[in-house]
Amino acid sequence: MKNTQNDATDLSAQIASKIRDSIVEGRLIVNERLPSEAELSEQFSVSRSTVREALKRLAAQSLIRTQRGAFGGAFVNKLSYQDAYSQNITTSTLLLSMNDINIDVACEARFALERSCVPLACARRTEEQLSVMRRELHRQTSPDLSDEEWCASDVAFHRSFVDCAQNPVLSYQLTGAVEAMQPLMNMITFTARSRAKIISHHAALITSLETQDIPLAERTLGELADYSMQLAAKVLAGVNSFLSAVSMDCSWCQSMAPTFIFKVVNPSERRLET
Amino acid sequence: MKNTQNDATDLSAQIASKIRDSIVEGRLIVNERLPSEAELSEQFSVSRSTVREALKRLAAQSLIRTQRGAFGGAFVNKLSYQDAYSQNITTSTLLLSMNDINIDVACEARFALERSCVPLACARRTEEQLSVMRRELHRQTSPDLSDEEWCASDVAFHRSFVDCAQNPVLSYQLTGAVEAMQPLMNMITFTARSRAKIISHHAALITSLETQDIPLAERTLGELADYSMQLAAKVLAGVNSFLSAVSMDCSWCQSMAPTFIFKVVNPSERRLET
DNA sequence: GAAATTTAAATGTCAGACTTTTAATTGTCT
DNA sequence: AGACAATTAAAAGTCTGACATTTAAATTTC
Repeated sequence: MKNTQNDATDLSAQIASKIRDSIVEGRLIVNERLPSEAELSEQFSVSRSTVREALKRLAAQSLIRTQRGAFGGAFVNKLSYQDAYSQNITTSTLLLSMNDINIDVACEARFALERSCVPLACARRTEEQLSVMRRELHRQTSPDLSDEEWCASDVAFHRSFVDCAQNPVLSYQLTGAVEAMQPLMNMITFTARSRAKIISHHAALITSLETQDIPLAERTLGELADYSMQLAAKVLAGVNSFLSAVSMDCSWCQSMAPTFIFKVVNPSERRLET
Repeated sequence: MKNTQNDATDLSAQIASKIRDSIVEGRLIVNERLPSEAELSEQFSVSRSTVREALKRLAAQSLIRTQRGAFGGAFVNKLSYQDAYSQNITTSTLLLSMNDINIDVACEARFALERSCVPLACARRTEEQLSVMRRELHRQTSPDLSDEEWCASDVAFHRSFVDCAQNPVLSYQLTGAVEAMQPLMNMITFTARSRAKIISHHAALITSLETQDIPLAERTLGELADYSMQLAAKVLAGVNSFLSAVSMDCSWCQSMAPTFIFKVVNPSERRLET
């Protein structure tokens, strides 16, 4: 478990890798202060800029935090659940959006994972969490909810379901799966009819928690998965017929299709926001 | 979903955040080239060093890759499963080791997650995967396996089990959970007797896959979880009595205990490897 | 036409200066 | 003595400009 990065990379990556190993393997412990940038640049015999680039790499992974001023410096950061969540979500989202994952595979994974907390959730759900879920369910019945709002509520509902298991590690692992799914769900649940159907499943899910009915919960999740895949198949069929109808000599369109077909924007808008 | 980082942070973090948003939201697509460092420093009105620090942050998250030379530059990176795996593992491992997670919570989460792939694994397991699992099981019976080797084999076994579900998204999400557990398992499964017991559960798991016996698989995973927790409780009891016996005025020892009690090294060894 | 050379555009690295922040220290007043 | 203000020093943050290295395209040479 040494030297995560090989040589042949640039110095800042090598240095970052060494320090990272020191943290992961416990030679540097939480809240311990690293040597100052000047000292590190001496230790590693590189310039201060190179050290700084290495430290920025670590900061990007929330492995260290920095503090300015006297008695400041770089400190080993205690990775919070919040940091871990957002890293997990970013990674999962990009993994799904960049690897043109089959939507069925994604749905299958999502509901399989959610299924894993059914027994715990049924056993431990609190009244508070149930009321969160009821509130989201009620929001979802509002017909003037935008697609984005509807999906955000869907995510909140499922996160709350996961949280019912009262296991933070489980919640952490599932957060990525649930959140990363949002853009996909966004694509497939945009008709009133599909919303209504999903809402009825959500209601059943709440009931199963209330009555601690494990089989009902598992069955409902399975139905939700199946229905999601049906919707996806229907949408994809529409997309494919659209794609075969339009000219496909635009390489950008090709690379975006079919996953992001609904996100296509005017190419002139594709620039960095400064 | 804008401006992941607020102001009040340094420029390189702000710039990294803007570019990251552009990638996540699809304004920059895979393999697209970013402007050169010089151009970016003009666009954002900062120096080249600041831009470079921002780019290093993104590189640390595998969001971009850089290439030297003419027609080189920074390119939006297609996040591979491999990259996503290792990021997930690093994050999960640190989360567990830094937040003195209750070991029961961790075990519970791990086996709940593995349980989620039981139906799929039973339905789809291939002969190839079964033979991997049998091979690892056989390795585990060798009494001269070191603790590290034994745990590595344990991880390989469980990863293979997860892979039986033939769902890459599921495998990705579970990788973190299984791998991050390794140090914990390392702490608790070091006697011959506990190894033997775990081996028998592993054998049952293989049988359940061979015969596609879902209830047996679920039951076995539950027993494995229970047994892990029993072992952990026994070990922790020993650790606690040890801790109460030694002087606790060393803040470093306190911060390491009890999770890393087996990792305690001579303080003189706690330095960066240069 | 193929091989060798040149060239230009990038990133990678370095050195040094200056700015800003921050906490400890020191000094002053009541 | 204690509270408040000014000083100071250490450290990260930023900028500038230079040079090294890499790389692919363009050019030259044979």
